[in-house]
Amino acid sequence: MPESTLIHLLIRKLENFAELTEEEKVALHEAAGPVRSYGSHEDLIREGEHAHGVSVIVSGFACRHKMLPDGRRQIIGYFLPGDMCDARVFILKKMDHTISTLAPSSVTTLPREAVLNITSHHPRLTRAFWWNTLVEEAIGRQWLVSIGQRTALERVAHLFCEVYVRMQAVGLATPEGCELPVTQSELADTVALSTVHVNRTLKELRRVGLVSMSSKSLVIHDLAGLRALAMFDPGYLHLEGEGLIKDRYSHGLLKSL
Amino acid sequence: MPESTLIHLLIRKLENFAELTEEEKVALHEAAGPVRSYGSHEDLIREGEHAHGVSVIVSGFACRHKMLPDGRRQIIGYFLPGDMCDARVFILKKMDHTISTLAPSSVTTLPREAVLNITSHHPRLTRAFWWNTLVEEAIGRQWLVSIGQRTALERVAHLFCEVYVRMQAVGLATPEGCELPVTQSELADTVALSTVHVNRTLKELRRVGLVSMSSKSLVIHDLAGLRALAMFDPGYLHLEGEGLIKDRYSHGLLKSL
DNA sequence: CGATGTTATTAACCTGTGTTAATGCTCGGA
DNA sequence: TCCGAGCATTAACACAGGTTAATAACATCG
Repeated sequence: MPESTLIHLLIRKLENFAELTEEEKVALHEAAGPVRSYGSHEDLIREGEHAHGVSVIVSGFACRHKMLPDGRRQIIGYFLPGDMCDARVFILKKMDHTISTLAPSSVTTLPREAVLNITSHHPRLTRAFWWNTLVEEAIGRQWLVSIGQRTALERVAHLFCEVYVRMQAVGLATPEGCELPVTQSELADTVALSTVHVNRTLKELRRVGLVSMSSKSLVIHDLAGLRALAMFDPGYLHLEGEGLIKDRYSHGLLKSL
Repeated sequence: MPESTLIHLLIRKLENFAELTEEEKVALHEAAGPVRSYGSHEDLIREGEHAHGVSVIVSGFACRHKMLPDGRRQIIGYFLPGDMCDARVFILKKMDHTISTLAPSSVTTLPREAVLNITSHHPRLTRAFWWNTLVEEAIGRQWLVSIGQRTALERVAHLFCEVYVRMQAVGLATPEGCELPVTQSELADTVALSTVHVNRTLKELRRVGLVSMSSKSLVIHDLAGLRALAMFDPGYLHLEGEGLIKDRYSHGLLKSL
């Protein structure tokens, strides 16, 4: 299996849960449809529509977001390269939120039939999909806590920690930092602050020597300090290979669910 | 099948997704373990622990919540009578949040084996479980939008609309209102406001004649007005029986996942 | 039925973040 | 090379909501 293919990063991410066999990797590769390229602020799928497959971000950056009738917007999740959006889409009639790119992105789609095929023939892969879903939910809960309880500074710091660790998990981070192709106003919609206050907050993070953002990327100067400020505990990302432990509990459930 | 048994309300709720056969209902009833009674602020399961089954709230009121190291707390979800907490618990090693009662509650547990049995023999029931999970997630996304973008007044109003509709879905609401056995300080931790400001906000909602809270219950004076103020659109609760439509898409996936 | 703790209410004051608006950057396109 | 449009940055000011603290209303329980 070549080291760099379309869904190389997805595989890399899933392997944070459990190692995949050659056969499973092949199955994933075969599932991938053609790649589509999107520009910088295009919708992959809109609120109210019905999804027809599972999209995988090959490269770029995307998000889920919801808008209130009067235009206020909240970004409720980021999609990094290797992320899937999303496996549960088959059951509910309509999307209750919109998914859009935040940067030029390549996206491949695992068609519905391919996903069905994988989930009926590859229980371990299925379990990895499920794990991925659960991690996504855990991230959502963290965002709720952040927005509800953390100060502006902590909130931005926490988001940066999360993005950095998630980028690491797919090998897209260096010790110095990682890409974060997002404008300040998009950051504002993410952490529920005004654009102006995001700017002030970034300035402060720079001043105290923790992180800085330049030309759409994150430069980490003091990861330990950033973590401490954010009270960041990466446990919720479940990145320490729980596959083996899981096996004992989930085999039957996953096969049948 | 008797009209009022332990998991009567769970069944009632699941039937918002699709009607269940007599056989499926029996299977659910047989799955239910003994009832446990909890007092008012007891933990059902704590962050870091591993869950051993699916708990169903028979009566009472509970919540998921997370605490920051310094004591700030965010409630990230409510469990009403009939709610399950929660079906996905089998896969991840540890809970990333705590579940506690907010009022005296009776809780029954579907043991792991019983859930496995149901999910392997009753695909439609399985699908209903899944639907339930997806609705829970959609609720989480709404809370994120609320806390991120809505004002205090809108936030509280939106929460009240949601609770009222969810209580209706299990037959626990009257045209006048429903129970909401939660203190103002717990409300504060829910909507991410201070206790004092929750009090101010309730006063204002009372003053304009929309809702009032007295002795742990919600008295709705003007539902239309409340909805309008909150910009509440119940669509995300997916309560209009999507079962039939779903069947076409999800059968294979659900059987195998 | 009073003692005690919890919850609700209110007032006065404070602050973190929002708003508005002006200025300056940066980068892709003609 | 210059233009234009979106971004970033900053300052001045406004306000929603937080904090503190005091009191009042309820429960619960001997």
